[in-house]
Amino acid sequence: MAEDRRTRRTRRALRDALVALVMERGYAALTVEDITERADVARATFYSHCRDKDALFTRVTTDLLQELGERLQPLADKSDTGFTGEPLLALLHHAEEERDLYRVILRGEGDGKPLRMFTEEAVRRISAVFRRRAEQNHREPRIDPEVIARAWVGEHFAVMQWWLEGEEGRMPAEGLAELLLGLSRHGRYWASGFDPAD
Amino acid sequence: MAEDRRTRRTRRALRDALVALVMERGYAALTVEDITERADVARATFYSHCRDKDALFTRVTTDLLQELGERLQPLADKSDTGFTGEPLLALLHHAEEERDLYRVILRGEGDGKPLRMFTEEAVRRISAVFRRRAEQNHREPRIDPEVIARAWVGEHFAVMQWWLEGEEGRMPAEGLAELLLGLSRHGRYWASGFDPAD
DNA sequence: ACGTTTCCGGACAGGTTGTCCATTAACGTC
DNA sequence: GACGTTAATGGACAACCTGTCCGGAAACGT
Repeated sequence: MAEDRRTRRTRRALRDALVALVMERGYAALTVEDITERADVARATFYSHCRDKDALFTRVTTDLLQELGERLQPLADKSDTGFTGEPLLALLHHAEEERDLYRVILRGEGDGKPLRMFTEEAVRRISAVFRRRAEQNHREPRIDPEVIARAWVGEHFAVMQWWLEGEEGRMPAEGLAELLLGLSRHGRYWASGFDPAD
Repeated sequence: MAEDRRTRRTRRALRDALVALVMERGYAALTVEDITERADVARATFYSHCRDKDALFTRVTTDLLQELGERLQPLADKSDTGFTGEPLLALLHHAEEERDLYRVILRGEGDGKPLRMFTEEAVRRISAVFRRRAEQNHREPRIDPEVIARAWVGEHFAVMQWWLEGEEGRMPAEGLAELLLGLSRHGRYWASGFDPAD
């Protein structure tokens, strides 16, 4: 009684149509009719599923975020490394699988809410990691963990976006993970190959 | 003959109205009439200045970007530090003065184009710095300068956004510049106060 | 004071939104 | 396999927003 096959089908179709069309024409240019047409669904049906375009995008994003969360859960449980190493790799693999959707979100399409949802969730997780670690080591953070987390997320999302917008398969997820880890650990002067002195 | 006072006045009014209204209700919710009403301008007048809402926002952003460029120019000429130190501080001060507009842009409001314009311009400047420095030092960058630049911009914009969204005057621009410099130079493990070992 | 440019306000067609409803088709269940 | 329930359909609706046009009024620079 909870899951009607028809419901799943149209939800799926709407999701796919949305992603495909945003990739083609950009979110702002889309009409509800464009979406329903591509999805082969009546316009009235759309409104029985979502209040509007934004609501659809939000729902799609929520689903994606939850799926990601389910993958991260077991990793977070068994390790204390937070978001480096395995969890980071899991994120990158997920992004690889849902490439277009991640692209669309990272571009800030929609009213920006999808990206904000992703960002806030990431900041929550990452700042928790930095906080927990500081406690374990009994050291005072030089900088507020939330700020560090926002820096982390900003940097990682920017690089991920560059990665996803580039040629597919140009760089394996493992390579990118290493790159990001190096950046995080040693800073950007290290990355560029010259001295922190100046 | 190039500058009619009326033109300047309405352009200004439209700009202010746009920024104020986006802060209040968000870009997507705005009508052209909302803007003209707030600006005390006839709707027809709006269209004699801009094609549409997006065009107005784009123009406002372009102006801001140019103003910033003019401030950065003399600094870039006299120093070789690229975007750290004085230029970074100039950016932060500019953001402080045009606080709401920067906020609106960094949030990714509009169709995301304003933020993209800002980002791309920043990436151009920063990657040039990293490239130039690598040449001077005759060292091979460990990571592609463009990627480093994107990381730089992602991190800095994220932290700037946090800064601008927070209580005004909570942290002086100088303090933020130091924070960002530390993050750039030493990485985030340094910032959080524990060992790069893991 | 004069010719020019901008602003005004009102009107226009065209497109989009969100809602409604009666009808048809697909579904899960027994 | 038949039955009651639930979802999808197509069409119609008012409300709104968009972008464009115009003649007349007002402000501008010289």
